[in-house]
Amino acid sequence: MRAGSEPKIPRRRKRQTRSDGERTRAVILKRATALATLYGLEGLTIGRLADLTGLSKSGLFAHFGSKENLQLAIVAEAASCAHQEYTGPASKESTPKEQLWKMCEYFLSFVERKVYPGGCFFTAVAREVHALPDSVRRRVTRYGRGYMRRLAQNAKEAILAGELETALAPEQIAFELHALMIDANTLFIFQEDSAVIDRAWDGIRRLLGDPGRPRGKEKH
Amino acid sequence: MRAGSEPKIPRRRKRQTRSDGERTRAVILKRATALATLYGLEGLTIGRLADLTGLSKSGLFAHFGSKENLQLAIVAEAASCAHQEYTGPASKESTPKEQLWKMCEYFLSFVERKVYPGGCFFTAVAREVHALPDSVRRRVTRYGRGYMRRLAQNAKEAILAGELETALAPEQIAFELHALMIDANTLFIFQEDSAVIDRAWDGIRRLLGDPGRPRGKEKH
DNA sequence: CCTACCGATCGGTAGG
DNA sequence: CCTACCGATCGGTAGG
Repeated sequence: MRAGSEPKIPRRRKRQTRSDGERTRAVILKRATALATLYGLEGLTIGRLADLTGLSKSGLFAHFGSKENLQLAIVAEAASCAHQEYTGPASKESTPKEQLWKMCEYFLSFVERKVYPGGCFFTAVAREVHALPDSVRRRVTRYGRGYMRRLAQNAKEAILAGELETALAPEQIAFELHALMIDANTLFIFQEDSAVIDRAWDGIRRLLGDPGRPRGKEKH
Repeated sequence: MRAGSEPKIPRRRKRQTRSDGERTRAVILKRATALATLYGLEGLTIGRLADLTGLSKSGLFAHFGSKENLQLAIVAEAASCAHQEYTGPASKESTPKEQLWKMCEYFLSFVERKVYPGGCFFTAVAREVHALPDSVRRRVTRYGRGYMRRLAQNAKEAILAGELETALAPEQIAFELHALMIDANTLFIFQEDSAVIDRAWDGIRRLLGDPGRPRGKEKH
C-alpha cells in the first residue's frame, strides 16, 4: 500500500475511449477504498490518492467533481465489495441458520484475508461520522443499520423455522454476533492479534448452538 | 462542544504564575481530549483547538512544543480519566468477580453519561493508529492491551477463587466482555441506539453467571 | 502569552 | 487528462 509499490495507470497515446475512462475510475476507487480503511475518508486526500494512482491531482479530481462525490463513490464501492464478499454469498444458502453461519464465516474470512488493509470498511469509517458531510454520514450509518437488521432477521427466521433453539431474542443474537465479529475485526487489525478470530468463533458457536460444526476454511 | 458555546480562558492583567499556566494547560487538555473522541487525534488541529479555547494558535502551541507532544499529552489525559472513571474504582472492590462486574458497570455508565461526546477515547482513536506518530500509536495500543489483560486477569482470579463457574477460558471471557462493551459503546455513539447498553448487559450477565443481579444505576 | 510570519498541502478552478 | 493557478489552513518558528 506504499505509494511507490503500486503500478501507475498506463498513459495511452490516443484519446481514451469512454470505457477507458471508466476503467481508470474503477481502479482509482478500488485503491481509494482500501486506503480509506487505513486513513479514513477525511485522511484520504486527493493529492495523496493522485500520487498513488500516478495521475495529476486535477486529473483525478475531474473523475469525481468534489471530495464529497469521491467519498460517496468510495462508500458505494465498499458496499458493493461487502455484498460480493460476505452478505451476497450468504444469501445463497438454503436455510436461515445456514445464512447466519455464512454471514459470520465470510465476514471473518474477509477480515483474516486482509481484503482491505484496515479490515471492515464500515467499521473503519464509522469513527469519522461526526466529521463527514451529511450525505456521506447518512449512507455509512444506513449501511450499518441494514447489516444489523439482516442479522436479526436471519436469527428470527431461524428461530421460527425451528432451526435455532435459544432463549434469546433475535435482536440480542444479532447484537452479540455483531459485537464478536466487529471486535475481532478491530483487534485483528489494530492489535495484530490473530487469536481473536478463534475467540470470535468460540462465541458464535455458543450463540448458534452448533459446537461440533467445523470452522470451514474453504474460500468462496 | 461548539466553538462559540465554550467559555474562553480569561486573560489576566498580571504575568501568570506557574500554577496559572498549568491550569490553562489542564483546561486545554480536557477540551482537546473530548474533541479528539469526535474528530480523532489527527482531525483535531492546533488552529481549531486554539479557537475553541480562546488562545492564539502559537500561544496554545507553546504549551506543548509539537503536535506529537500534544497528542501524547491527550493520550495521558485520557488514560488518567479512564483510571478515574472506570478502571480505578473497580480496583477497590473486594473480590475479583465484583471487580469484573464493576469494570463493566463503570465503563458502560461512562459511555451512557457521555463523559466524552465520542464515547471511549481509546476506541475512538484506535482507528487512526496507521496515521499516528510511532510514539503515540504505541501508547494507544499498549493501553488497549493492558485493559484486555486486566479483564482476563480478573476473570482468572474469579475462577480460581471459585466465584465464577464457567467452562470458558479467562481470555475468552475477557474477549467477549470486551466485545460487548466496545460494540455497545460504538453503536450507542454512532447509531444513537441506547438499547444496546441493555443488550450488552444481557450478554455480560450470561458470561458472569449472575442473572439476578440488579443493573445498578448509582453514580460512583 | 501575543503578532507576524514560513513552506507545504488542502479542496477546488481556469483553460486547454 | 494536463499545467498553472486560487484562497484557506496546516504544523511550526522568530521575536518579543
